[in-house]
Amino acid sequence: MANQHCYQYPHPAVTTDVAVFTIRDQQLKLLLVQRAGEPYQNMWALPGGFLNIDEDLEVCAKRELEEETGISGVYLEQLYTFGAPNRDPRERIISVTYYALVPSDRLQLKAASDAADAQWFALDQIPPLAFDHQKIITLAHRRLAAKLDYSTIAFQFMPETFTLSELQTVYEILINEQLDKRNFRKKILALKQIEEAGELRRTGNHRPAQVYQLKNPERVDIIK
Amino acid sequence: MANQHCYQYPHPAVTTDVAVFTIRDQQLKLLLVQRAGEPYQNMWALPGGFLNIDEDLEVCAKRELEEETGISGVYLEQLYTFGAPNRDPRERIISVTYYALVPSDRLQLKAASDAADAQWFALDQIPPLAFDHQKIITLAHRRLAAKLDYSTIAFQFMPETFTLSELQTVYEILINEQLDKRNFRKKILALKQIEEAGELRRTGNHRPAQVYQLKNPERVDIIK
DNA sequence: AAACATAGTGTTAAAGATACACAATGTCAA
DNA sequence: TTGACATTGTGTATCTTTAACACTATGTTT
Repeated sequence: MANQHCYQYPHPAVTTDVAVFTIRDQQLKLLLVQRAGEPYQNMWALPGGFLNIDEDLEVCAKRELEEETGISGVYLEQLYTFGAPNRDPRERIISVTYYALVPSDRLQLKAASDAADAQWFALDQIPPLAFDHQKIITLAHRRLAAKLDYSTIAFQFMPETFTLSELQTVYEILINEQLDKRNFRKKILALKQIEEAGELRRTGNHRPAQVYQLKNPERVDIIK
Repeated sequence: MANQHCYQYPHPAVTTDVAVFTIRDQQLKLLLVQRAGEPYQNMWALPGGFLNIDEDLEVCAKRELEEETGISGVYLEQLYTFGAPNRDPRERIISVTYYALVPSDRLQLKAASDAADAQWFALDQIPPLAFDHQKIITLAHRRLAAKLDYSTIAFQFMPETFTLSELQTVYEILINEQLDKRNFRKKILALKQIEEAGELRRTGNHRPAQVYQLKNPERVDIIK
């Protein structure tokens, strides 16, 4: 194929990359894909790829995520734009990065054409990564941790319905410490973000729990 | 000049734009430049311009700011990356935006080659702007307001030395409400970010004030 | 029907935030 | 030189928010 796209001045390429988090096996996990082609062939990397010339940035991030991992319909937020001059050996590449949160009941993956494989990794077991992707992950994790304190972002890890105990477990995994049950429930209910779904969840030989759901499933609010 | 930079796939152009804030005349003000060329000739816009192919993003933002307004050495932070497909009539342009804070004693401007003119505008008197720059300003202002609550970013508006009353006035302008003097001083001193400079400032017919300075002038800390 | 296991609930103490008023000190003018 | 002036600098009491803490309720299983 000829180099038929010409400009008066040199242009960088633009990509999007996405750090997708979920909670699985009682751990915070991150989604990585194994690179099918050069450079960094066979190494693990964040899902992502080149921006189409008429495509919105966020649309690009969602498309690449879907193509490479089969995941769609997630909560997505722009993280940071990386553009160090030599971050890619092929040419100058600006990467607009996003982070995404997936509920734990929707993490079925497909190994798709662009990626030889896709897999969830615990955050303390990330393999060596292509490009500057480790830096992206570190930043994404820091941002997620910060947002827990002052937004309702953690709800984005929850399936459509859930119990307060399940929600508490998610928070405990995210902040890595035990919480008091009564205080937790008080604080969560005071947010007025969830409502009773009307059913009970019965699991095991004990009292069933009230099931809740988000009032605004798409929305992440700033609190306090 | 020929179109001598060719690629296999179409590439967007990349620019940086900067929203520079300062406090002047007891108001929060924003720096705008009048566009010298097309498109949007003579309209007001944020200072900014095209990324050189081997230039770091932040370096580009600082360079354009210096070239167009003469301002340098400011606190600069990445804000967001805008990339809607038709935000520029010439070609596809991705803009990596920053916001910057300038101390009120360093706001001498120069009208430079790239910009016919540069001027400070009160936030409620922003003229119609080129491109999607109004959106950028709105976002930058929101981010600044949010950061006041949980960081020491407001110190970046202060000159090298200042009194506690001067600092309080800056905070009052930024959050647009009066603060209690004793509580304000308690809270600020508890941050352990400033120290006595050892001199007194004498202005007017009244008791002189202790002069303070930042312990780490470059640093912005997250608090609480 | 008794043992089990998790759900669900209130109160007290500690810490942090807010409200509030007057003495101290240098300048200026009479 | 003295008194009026204008802003600096300081402490305490109250309210609000957060943190600590233990037992009863309810369905399941044996």
